[in-house]
Amino acid sequence: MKFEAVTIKDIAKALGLSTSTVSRALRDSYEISPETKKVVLEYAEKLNYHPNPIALSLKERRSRSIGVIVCEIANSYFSQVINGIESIANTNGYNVIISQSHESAEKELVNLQYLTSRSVDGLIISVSTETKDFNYFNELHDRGMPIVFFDRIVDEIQTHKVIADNFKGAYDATTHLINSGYKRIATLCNTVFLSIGKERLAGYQAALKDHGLEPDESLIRYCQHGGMVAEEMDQAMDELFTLQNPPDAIFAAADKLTTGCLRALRAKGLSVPEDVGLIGFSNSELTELLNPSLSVIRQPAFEMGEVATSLLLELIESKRPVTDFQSRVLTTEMILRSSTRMQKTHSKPVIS
Amino acid sequence: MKFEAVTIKDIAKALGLSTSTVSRALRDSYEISPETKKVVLEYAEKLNYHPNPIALSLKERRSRSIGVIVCEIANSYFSQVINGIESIANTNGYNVIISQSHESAEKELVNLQYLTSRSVDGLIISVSTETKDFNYFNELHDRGMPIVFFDRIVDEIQTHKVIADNFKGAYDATTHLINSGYKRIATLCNTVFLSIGKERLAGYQAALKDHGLEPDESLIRYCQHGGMVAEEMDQAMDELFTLQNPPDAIFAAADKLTTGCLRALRAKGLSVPEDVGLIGFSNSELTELLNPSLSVIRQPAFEMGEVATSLLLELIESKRPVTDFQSRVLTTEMILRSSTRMQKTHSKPVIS
DNA sequence: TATTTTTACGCAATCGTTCCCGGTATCGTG
DNA sequence: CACGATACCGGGAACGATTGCGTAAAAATA
Repeated sequence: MKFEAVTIKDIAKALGLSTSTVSRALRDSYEISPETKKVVLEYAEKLNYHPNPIALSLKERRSRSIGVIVCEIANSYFSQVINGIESIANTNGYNVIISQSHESAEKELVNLQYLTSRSVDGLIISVSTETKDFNYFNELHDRGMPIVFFDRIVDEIQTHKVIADNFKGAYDATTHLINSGYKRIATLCNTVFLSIGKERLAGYQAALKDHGLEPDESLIRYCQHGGMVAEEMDQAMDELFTLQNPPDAIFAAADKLTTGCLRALRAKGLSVPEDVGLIGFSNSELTELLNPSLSVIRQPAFEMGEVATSLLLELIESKRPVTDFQSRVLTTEMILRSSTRMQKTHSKPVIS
Repeated sequence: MKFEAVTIKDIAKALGLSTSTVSRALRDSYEISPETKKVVLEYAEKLNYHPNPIALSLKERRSRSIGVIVCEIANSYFSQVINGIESIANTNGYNVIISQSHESAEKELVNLQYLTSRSVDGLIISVSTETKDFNYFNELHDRGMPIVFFDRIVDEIQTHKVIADNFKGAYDATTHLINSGYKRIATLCNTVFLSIGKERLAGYQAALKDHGLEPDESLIRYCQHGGMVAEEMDQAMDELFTLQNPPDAIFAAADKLTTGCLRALRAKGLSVPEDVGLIGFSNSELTELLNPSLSVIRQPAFEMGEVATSLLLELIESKRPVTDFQSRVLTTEMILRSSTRMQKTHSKPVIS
């Protein structure tokens, strides 16, 4: 099956004009007489003519499309970011090609090569948790491909970056747990090879320190796959709760870790917030409806998408090489609900 | 900034060959000597040459990209479908351009025009709840654009369609509520202008009839916006629970309606499943963790995406016009949890 | 009337690739 | 030795659109 669109040549032939004249008429050039313009415009309108974007891309050496790589769109945070990206991109005549790494460095590289071979004009990337080798990003960037990192950024590459205030978010969450009366606060976090892992861990540690709590390495559990693999989380939770001195609260440093943590706690028969307090990063709309309703740190995801895209379009449309790169940090929001509401009496209530 | 890729012309010039020879060498033509091939291939490899897909698209009059229109990717069901679409598309060398209608017919049309003007080779569409006018779809389809509808299909257009067994899903859910002892079963459903609305409503009604329950129009509430607008849902729930004879169970016919319904019930202080039983269509991963854990009808979303894409690629790559269109119906899965577990004693327990 | 200026349009190159024609060697065969 | 076959490679058109340049006719000027 072929979907044949009407071309400038069709119009030219039908009207007995040259393609140049038609092209100029459509672009309202001063070199074309008003009568000719009128005829061409009306005929084009009648045939529902639209310039072939592929031909334009070839001529102008730009595709007017941007590539996005995230670990997965099913994650609320990323789908919200993508909404922000689309809103800015579409109003500027760009389209968005989304691809998912599913936290695999290998798939990320494939997607990266695929997107660049499809000649996108720029990239918006949140790296996978596995990614340790930034050579390809670097090479691409050096060759002039505009790139903006967000969320999981890479320090080694000098370009625009957009992140939430991960340190503050983690610091606030941990402080809230402390203020609620919890004493042994554990954290489930991403690998420190990931920027968000590092920053959120630092916020957690700083909060403990500032409030006079002893840091305890055994209370820090890393999830290499960021919660994508259930076994990994279960193991981390098992380790935590077979300690002689198990935690009485958990700060989960990422969306999937937060809900995964709740899942594990329920599987263990531990009740929240009585046995264990729980707070974590999450952008899910459903956290309010969970059992118990979750206290969360929420990132301004939509806005992050908007900012990242604006910065990328600046990069793309800049006439001369940009050397002055920005790192935008947007503030997180803490929403307090039942999962951190410690009871005075530490009795074990009935699990509903 | 410009990202300059190496072209066939660069290779030809560097090697003192013509572009035709280089092109043929790269495509392993029999007309080229093994030595020349070797030289060209090695040089191309060294320079990391990749054929310009835009030039190819222009030449071959196909973009090797497919457009997807859904109401929103933040919806678990759709993000899972998209995963299915991507898996098939990518392995076949197609890329996927996703756009969201946000349940607006106007935005849907804009996206449609945008995607076709970007010359996608085909479209996978789940129509918005607002869409009443199918002229543009029809016109596109008549002009030879391959289209596959899924989930929310349109009867007026003869093409491949992929849906879940909505009737059976709704029938099973309603039957389960009846078997659990609920007597006055209400439904929150989409507009019947939507195929899923019609089919699921029919399943609900058939189940009532088959089990000897009187149909009651006042127990059927339509949400025009499919749960996107909170006020609409709240109003529907208000109407339901100000009835002299309010419902004791609800079947929610869509993802957002199901969680929205739970939200509204909790706001009203009604406990589930004691005061009101609840089951609904949902593909969210979190329904198990909700308060209470939700009984749901789950659609094989990933598989639906796969099937839709396979059918679309068939359409695209078919040499001659296809007239034999398929409608694939995949079975739903019912997952029973606490929200439909009616207590023997109808006492009001403490809300946790 | 002769010349210059303006108006309005066409020709052809270009983007990167493929492919239909050619063409020129080299070899084998009669 | 002559001719055809084969192997190997280049020229150029095409895909759809833009654009610099050339130029005819018409209008304005001398």
